Amino acid sequence: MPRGEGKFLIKQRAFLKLYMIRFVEEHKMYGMQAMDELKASFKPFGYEPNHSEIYRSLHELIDDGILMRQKKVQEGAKYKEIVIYQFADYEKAKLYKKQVKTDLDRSMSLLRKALEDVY
Amino acid sequence: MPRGEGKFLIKQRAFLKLYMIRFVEEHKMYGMQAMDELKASFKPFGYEPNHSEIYRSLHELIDDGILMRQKKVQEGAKYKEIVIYQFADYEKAKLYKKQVKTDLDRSMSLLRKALEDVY
DNA sequence: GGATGAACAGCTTGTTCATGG
DNA sequence: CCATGAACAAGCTGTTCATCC
Repeated sequence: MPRGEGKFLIKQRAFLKLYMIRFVEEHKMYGMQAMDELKASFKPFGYEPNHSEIYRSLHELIDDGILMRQKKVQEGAKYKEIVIYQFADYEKAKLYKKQVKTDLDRSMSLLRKALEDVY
Repeated sequence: MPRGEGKFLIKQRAFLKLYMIRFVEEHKMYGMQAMDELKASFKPFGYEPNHSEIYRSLHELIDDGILMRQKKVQEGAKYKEIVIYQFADYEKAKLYKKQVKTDLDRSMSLLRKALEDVY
């Protein structure tokens, strides 16, 4: 998806998809919980993803053929239903991670260059 | 302008405004020339800003009270007219640079954290 | 009532068109 | 022609509304 020509920094969507893959690798997360963890983790950096972007990231990974829904589970409390994911194609997941790494490195270079050029 | 809450990476607009300020400090650029220099400079990083974003950045700096138009100049060839800028308020410019630096550092931290977390 | 998902709205950016010398 | 600028369109993200158990 990183199409390489003319684009600026990596998009939030790709950034979150990366973390969603990581969470599924650790098979311990569902959407809201992932969001809470990310919010807590990134709050010191002034970034707090919202629930819509989390879900859009998960859905897009399904469309990409990388994830699939595993099941809906009742958990503890009476009215609570969650969605669990597993890999539909782990090779694709690894490939995607590799692509995103390239884009992360590229983005870091852009920012670093600006800091060097201007300050 | 960095409002700090919930936001992801620095925006292209702010990034370019920073470079526009730098070009005016070096008092040697007009819009298209700035664009060409940036395109050449960032092409190895897969980023090539387009002319609209350049002009929007310059205009926004005027709206911010940081730059002002200096003059229109005929340069060399018969049908070529360019716009030159100077600072309207250099203290504001320095303040803006400081704010953008904060946002650049913050953005770097986000990316670095992702690279550490996932790879 | 907590989780998921869709609909809607706003902002940011890219593409195309217009003007002027 | 070339630089500038505006208009228009597309894309991405945030906010709000709906549903389900």
